Amino acid sequence: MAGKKAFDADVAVEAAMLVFWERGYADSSIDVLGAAMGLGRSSFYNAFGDKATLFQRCLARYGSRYGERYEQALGSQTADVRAALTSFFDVTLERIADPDVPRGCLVAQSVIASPTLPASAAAQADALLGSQRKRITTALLGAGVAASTADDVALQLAAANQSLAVLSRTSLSTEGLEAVARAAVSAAMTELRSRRLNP
Amino acid sequence: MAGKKAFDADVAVEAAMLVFWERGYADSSIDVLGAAMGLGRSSFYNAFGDKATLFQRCLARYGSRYGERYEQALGSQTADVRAALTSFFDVTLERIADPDVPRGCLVAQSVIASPTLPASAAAQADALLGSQRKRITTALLGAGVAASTADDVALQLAAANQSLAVLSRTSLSTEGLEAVARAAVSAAMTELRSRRLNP
DNA sequence: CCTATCTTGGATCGATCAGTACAAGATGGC
DNA sequence: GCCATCTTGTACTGATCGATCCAAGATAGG
Repeated sequence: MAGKKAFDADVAVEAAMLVFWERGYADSSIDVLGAAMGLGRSSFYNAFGDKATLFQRCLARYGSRYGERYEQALGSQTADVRAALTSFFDVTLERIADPDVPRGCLVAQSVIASPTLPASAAAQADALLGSQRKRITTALLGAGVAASTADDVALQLAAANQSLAVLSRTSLSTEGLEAVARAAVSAAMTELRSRRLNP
Repeated sequence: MAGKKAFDADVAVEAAMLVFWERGYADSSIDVLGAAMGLGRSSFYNAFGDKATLFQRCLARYGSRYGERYEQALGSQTADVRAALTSFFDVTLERIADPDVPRGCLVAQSVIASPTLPASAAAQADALLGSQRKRITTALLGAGVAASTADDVALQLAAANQSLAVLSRTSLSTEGLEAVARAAVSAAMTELRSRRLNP
């Protein structure tokens, strides 16, 4: 026992995030979460309130962690749209290939489970998907793409990115996932080119 | 009480399918399933064995029900690939718009939940996604598309279709969903055209 | 050193989980 | 009409769920 916290809240939330990501909200019990976080029940509830609250913290962590990476990928090559979009999908592909982290996507998983999620968590997941779309739109606008075109193309790209969340939990090979990403970039480039010629 | 079954197994499985589809495997308790199916616990276990077995029957039902519709959509206009692919996505869009049925897709949802699903159910969901891809490939081959092109394009289309499963549980509008489908068809047509010119 | 405050382990709560036991009752073959 | 067989309602099992309680013990301020 103790009088000073015997754990790092950041490390604990990270561990919980991985559990939710792997198993989903419903299948992540307090016991499993606590074990992964290295916490007893008292410490768990004392520090994080309840399961739903912790889940939302994990969602936020996931959103800002990967949101930053996506943002950086899109922003690093403003002159070359194709390269920027390729980098964008590389964030997803590298996350899927990372053995230290589950496959799939916590946001996509949460959106799909939203009918049985606490309402505020479902709303948060929905908002995170919206942010993702907006990130792409902003990047396209920054590259001089017309607003309506940027909106449409960003939606396609966000959709393709979500499809990877599903496909990464199937028996589809890594090459298959890469092919889906590559084709999405190519389709976006074709669309951008076509709309510039026929606005 | 009775000596003859007081329910129609087909109707009961249909009701269970809708519950699993809406709530996912983990969040569908025997109580909720039984209530939807109009069954007491005894009848439930007597007729369907256990939850996992029933779930696999529901997966199979879902797969054959919509599999047939996709097959029909793809096969109805063999002369016009664009029309066939548009019909294909219409099956999904109409399902999403159908108020009698949940949004999302039982297969996509199950694939995402596969780490915590009974292994055989996870394998079944994976196989159903494979069948879906194969259906599209076959249709493209029937339209004279080269084998490797058909494989690649079918994967893109299956991926886009899965993205709709995620997006249909977000706040994205119906028009947004339709736009995703339309763009996927256009991208596929562009790819087919490009590969015919540069095989 | 003393005490107010905080953290922790462990017991415990009522609810719900999947699944079983069993007796009551209805049916069909004879 | 009789009896073996099947179905059903209800009660129940042990396990697990999320969450709370409380006492033990550690810390920090004075």
